[in-house]
Amino acid sequence: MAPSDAKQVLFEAIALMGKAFASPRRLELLDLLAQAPRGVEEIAGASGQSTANTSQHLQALHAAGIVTRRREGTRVIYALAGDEALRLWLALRDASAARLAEVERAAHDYLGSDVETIGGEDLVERLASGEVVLIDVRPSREFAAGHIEGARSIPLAELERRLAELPTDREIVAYCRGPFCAYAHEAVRRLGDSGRKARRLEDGWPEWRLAHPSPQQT
Amino acid sequence: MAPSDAKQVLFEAIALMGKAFASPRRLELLDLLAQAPRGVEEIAGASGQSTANTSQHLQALHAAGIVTRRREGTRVIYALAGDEALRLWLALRDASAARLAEVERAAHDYLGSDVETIGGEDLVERLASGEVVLIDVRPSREFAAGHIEGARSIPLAELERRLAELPTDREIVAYCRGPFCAYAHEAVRRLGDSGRKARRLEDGWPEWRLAHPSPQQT
DNA sequence: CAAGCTATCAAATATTCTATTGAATAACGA
DNA sequence: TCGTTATTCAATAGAATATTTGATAGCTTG
Repeated sequence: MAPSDAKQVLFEAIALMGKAFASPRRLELLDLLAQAPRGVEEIAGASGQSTANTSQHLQALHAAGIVTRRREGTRVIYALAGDEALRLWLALRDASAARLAEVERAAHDYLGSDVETIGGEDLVERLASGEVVLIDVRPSREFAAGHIEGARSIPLAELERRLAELPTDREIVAYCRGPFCAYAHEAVRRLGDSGRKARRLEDGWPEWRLAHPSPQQT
Repeated sequence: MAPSDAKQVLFEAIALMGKAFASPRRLELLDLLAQAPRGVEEIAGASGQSTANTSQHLQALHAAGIVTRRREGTRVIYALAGDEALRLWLALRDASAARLAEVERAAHDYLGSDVETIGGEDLVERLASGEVVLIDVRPSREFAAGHIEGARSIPLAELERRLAELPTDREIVAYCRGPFCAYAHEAVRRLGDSGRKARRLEDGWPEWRLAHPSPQQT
């Protein structure tokens, strides 16, 4: 093989991974998988596309080595392939947000009015001293797959009904999937309407996990 | 705008950046720009594609915010847009190498037989103590745009002719564009043939620069 | 071992990307 | 102002990718 051919092959191989990140649909699948592993139909439902199409996209991601696949009885469970894949996805997302004004605009349209946020270090301190209550407003399925230590699961859909469980004399911090996830924004707004002081955690669960590795993780 | 529409827009915006990394040709341009800023024709020549095509790809990269563009007289100089873009490219490349066996195989075909390497920290020590001579075997244009402190520029093409400049009683370390660049591999092989002890630095210039920020850089 | 799930495959169509060509534009120097 | 050089634009043909539909394969349960 001539050197220039070999070089082409090399870049083509790397582009395989790039292509995996080139489709909005696939990115949506990745975003879902960053929260919790799932079966194909579940993913298809959550992202609003046909099962067959979802399956194809998932296979593309698998071929690029970004997701893993395991059979569980009659279902096939897909999951993100390690922290490296997660890091890559987060890096792409953040780089987009930093560089493309459009992302910020689209995010703003989607998320609605800004709400007050709290940083990770602040949260750790206040959580330790009992000053705040931390709630995870993602679907309970995702809470079960992993959550910040000390958080209580109150999915957004149940928030109104379970408002009484939350104190009125302490600050409440809500988090969800990440900076572009609308759940925590909405939760903070509703808690504010109920007369409580509430803020949104800057990080979502995937970012938190990477930044605060638990002891039993490698 | 309905929420789901807004969400689509958001992922589409992020995919814009993903698409930038989806074409082997564009990756090759990125790889060149990671070494030094250049004009369009120069890039086209170095990557062996037509000028018009190169210009189009460069515009795609520009639209994604990965490269900057500035007019310099009659030429337009493209450059990588900040460390973030470089970091993203390196992360993608490394993730590919880690996950896709094909990349490794393609790299091996391209690079030829393995040569001994030396790590960054080792190099710093030995360089300080004068035990080794460090040479940069990239084209002089790229050396001029930035290089490791203490390195001497000996482009691969001139190596045979300038062999006499290099000592035979000290180890020689060669570096080039990065782990997938063949220059340093080839240089180490030739130096070995001339009876000298030589090794290849694991990092290339872009990796080194990110890992060893110079004081005047932000 | 048949029925019912879940996931994948295969083929056809629609859409989007890429490369090429030739013309148009912008800056420079005579 | 008029060539010259460097870059970009516009149109098009060809290649690759996405989506849908309907058929198939693997596993589990009765």
